Amino acid sequence: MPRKALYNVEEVLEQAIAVFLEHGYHGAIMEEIIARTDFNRRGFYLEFGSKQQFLYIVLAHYQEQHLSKAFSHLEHNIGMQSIQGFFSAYVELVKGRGCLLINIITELGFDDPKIRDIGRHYLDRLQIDFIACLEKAQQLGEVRLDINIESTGLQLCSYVQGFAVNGILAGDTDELTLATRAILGPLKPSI
Amino acid sequence: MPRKALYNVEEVLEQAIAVFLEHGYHGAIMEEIIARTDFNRRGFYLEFGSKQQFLYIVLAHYQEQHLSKAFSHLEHNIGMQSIQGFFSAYVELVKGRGCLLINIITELGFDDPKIRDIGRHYLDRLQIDFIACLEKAQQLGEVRLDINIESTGLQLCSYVQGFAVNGILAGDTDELTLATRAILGPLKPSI
DNA sequence: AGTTAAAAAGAACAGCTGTTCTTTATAGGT
DNA sequence: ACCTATAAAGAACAGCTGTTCTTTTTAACT
Repeated sequence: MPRKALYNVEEVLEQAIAVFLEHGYHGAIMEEIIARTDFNRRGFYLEFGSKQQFLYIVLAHYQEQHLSKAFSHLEHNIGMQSIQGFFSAYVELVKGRGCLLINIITELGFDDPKIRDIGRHYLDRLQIDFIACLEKAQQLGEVRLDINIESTGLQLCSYVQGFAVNGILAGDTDELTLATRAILGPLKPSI
Repeated sequence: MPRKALYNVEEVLEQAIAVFLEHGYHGAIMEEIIARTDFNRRGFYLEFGSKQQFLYIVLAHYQEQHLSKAFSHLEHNIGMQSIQGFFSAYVELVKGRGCLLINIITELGFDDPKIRDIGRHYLDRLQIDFIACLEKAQQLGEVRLDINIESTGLQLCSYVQGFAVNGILAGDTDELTLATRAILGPLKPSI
């Protein structure tokens, strides 16, 4: 009996990521979101409830579909190669765009405790994963023995944030790729 | 003849920094800005023109009055101590608040070329200053000779961005201070 | 003390934003 | 072929936001 929906939730969420990346949360207006997602207004509110709830769903989708592709390198831990894989995937993700999660944290983190929680979990996971990879890499002799694993994990974590900001400023040059080499190079053993 | 103004532009700008830090640019509404700055509406628009122009002025003030206090450590270059001075000043600035400049870049960087320019200049300056301090520190024997100055400068630059994000998430714990030690420690010579 | 130019207070306004409601079209079951 | 339940399209709306206008107050000069 019912008519079949024409919209595809996956595609809607993908488009929404682009809109929120360009204008932020408050800067993105429903008019543009609805137009660019090829959705219709009523369907939108039946499906998602409100702009704020929609943001949470888009953010979850961004973590599952985009960030997790970078994370999977780390979590499928084979040492230094995993860290390199993470950075090249992350650079590809944020190049000329920035990171949606970081942008939303800096815009709404103060006001929205839920966003703050998401941010904290994200950073914790990142640091834990880096540490595991560094331990493995050290066992494999891919990393100097005299570095402190915990400190280095924290450092790598900071780089990720630096890249998220630089992704917006740098356009799509190779700056970030060069920076990755500058960062990971010094970890290697002397010879 | 004229009545003397009661408001103090300095104080207005200070309060505005707080409001923009809490809610971002689009999230901050004129109603709250005017109420919390003890300003009056008409005076506000005569003095600043519009919300957007006001943002630029607040941002300039933030750079001159707050960020530059941290930068002055670097630019009054006496080696490693300057870098440490910078980080402790910066941590104090962003602890529990984040960095206004970084927040505005992530919120508006894509849409507003002027903000993007300000961001690029800021990062360039930061990197150049770090490099100068590292060179000096190396001359003074405060830093290992086998580190690459340019890479390390870039790394320190990334930490700063990491701190800006963490400042929002970490509340006002000592996390950032501990992280600074973890980062600067490994630069020291072995003995 | 009177005058006056500018400041303070806040009412008013136009346009925008998130949300809801109404109407029209259409795919699927009978 | 005819219902019918739901999707699509977009008009409508209430409340908010940035900005301007009007009125009232007040400090300084004559």
